[in-house]
Amino acid sequence: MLPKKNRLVTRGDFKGVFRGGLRARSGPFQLMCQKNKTNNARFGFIVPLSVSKKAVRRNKLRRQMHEFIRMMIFQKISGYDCVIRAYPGADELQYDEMGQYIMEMIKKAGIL
RNA sequence: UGUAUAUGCCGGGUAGUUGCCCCCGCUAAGGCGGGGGAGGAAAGUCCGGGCACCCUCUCUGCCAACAUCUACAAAUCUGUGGCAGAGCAGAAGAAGAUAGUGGUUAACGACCACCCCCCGCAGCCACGGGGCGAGACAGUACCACAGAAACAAAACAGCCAAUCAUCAUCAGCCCUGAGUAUAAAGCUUGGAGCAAUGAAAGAGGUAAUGGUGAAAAGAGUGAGGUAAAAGCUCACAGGCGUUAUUGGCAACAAUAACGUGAGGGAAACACUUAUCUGGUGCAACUUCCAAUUUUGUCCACCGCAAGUGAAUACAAAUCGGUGGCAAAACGAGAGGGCUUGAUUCCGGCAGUGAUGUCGGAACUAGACAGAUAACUACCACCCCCCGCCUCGGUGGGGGAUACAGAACCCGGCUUACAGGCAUAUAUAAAAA
RNA sequence: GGCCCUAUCGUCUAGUGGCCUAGGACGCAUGGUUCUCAUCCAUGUAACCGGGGUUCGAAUCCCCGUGGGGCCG
Repeated sequence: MLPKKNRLVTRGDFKGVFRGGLRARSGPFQLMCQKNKTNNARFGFIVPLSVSKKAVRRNKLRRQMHEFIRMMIFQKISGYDCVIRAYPGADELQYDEMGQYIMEMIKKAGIL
């Protein structure tokens, strides 16, 4: 998991990112980004009920996304608020496949 | 030993790397060190309780204003109102719930023990399974189709000639008209009545019989009885009710006596009886407070302007506006509620049991876009394939490891669940 | 977290315990009409969410699940 200061917390934080405009999509994921005024990068993850009806699967997918961001690219990004949303089909992917899709989105968005 | 069912229990382990949440200690801070970190169902939300607030009522205390009475006045008392606290307090209801008995419990529709009924099963032994298991001689409705008829008695078909009414026969009895004959009797013929025989189902009797149907006035068998019949009567067997005795805390069971002849369903009803229930739910409730709104005998500035002044101008009050301050409302966000509790474990005692009680020990998640994880290796267990040998061991490779994630907390119920352990029962094979 | 509602052919729906072997509309299929298509006509197709129970009998009544939908501060 990411430290608490690197997470998006309130409803207002998420609404701000939705209006940010910078978006990219790859496979069953969508990335939305907005610049913030700090040096921190903050991340939020959305796994709607339509991905899986089981709470265990949704929580696991969210944790895996947290883990991938933390391990791979967390140190390289700064000054952005990002939200990653999952769509149906995401719960059937392996950890490596999920990582490839997320990397692709980040390259498309060009925030590295 | 295998398989099946039921019940109870367990629900992978170790190590490494990188991380997350909470608590404690140290530090100026960054951070460092230590400790803890999902379940048997955390799920469904089908029930029950704790706890919190609200409504009503009762009691206690305090408060001030008004009213009334008394009094010179004050105090006190009463009523109304407000605040605080307490309360095994919750009338009523065409509202809701429960329903065999006894017990357990904080409480329950849960649990335990027993009773009764149904099924497995030929069976009121036993065993296993199931049961919303009070009342259908208070009321309102319902019982399709078929059938004579579906619950109230009747109608219909059928049966019956004992009775009444009718018809026929008549060589019996009796009365009588006419004819003939006569002393009378007699003979011939007609009529009414009685009896007998027969016909006929109009009145009447009968409900046992009636291709149906889930169910047919619901008491079976045998005998008597009758015109034909029927619990109409009797014997035996059985049902139901009341009473008594015995056993049991009780439901109830057994026996005896007396009585009795009743269709079904209340998981049909805003039906009855008995008992119980105030409402809402931690998104309860509460504290802080950004922005916003409203208010102000408050402060500052601006506008209008009585007025002042020769004049540029100055200018009180009122009213309007802006800002500040204060108060209230609202509710983005933050804090509390939030984990020591009908708690967990061990042991003793009581009880058939659910459970209770006594003693000792322990502290065991508190998140809030929501921590408890990700990856790797090895081991354990199960399955498959290949190789080796001492034939049940060993080596290698591959696969599988469930259901599922706390959100105020407990007690149940229900549903999901790879694999494993224990016990009981049934069954199959082998051995003795 | 808490509290509610609902489920019938492919779709929208009707359905007082028995006339339900579940009706209607739109679809879909086949045939007819037309030179052809559409329209129209005829015939067919296809459903009571699952499991127990009550009852002689259940889509309907009762219980337990499953799926779908809604509300709150």
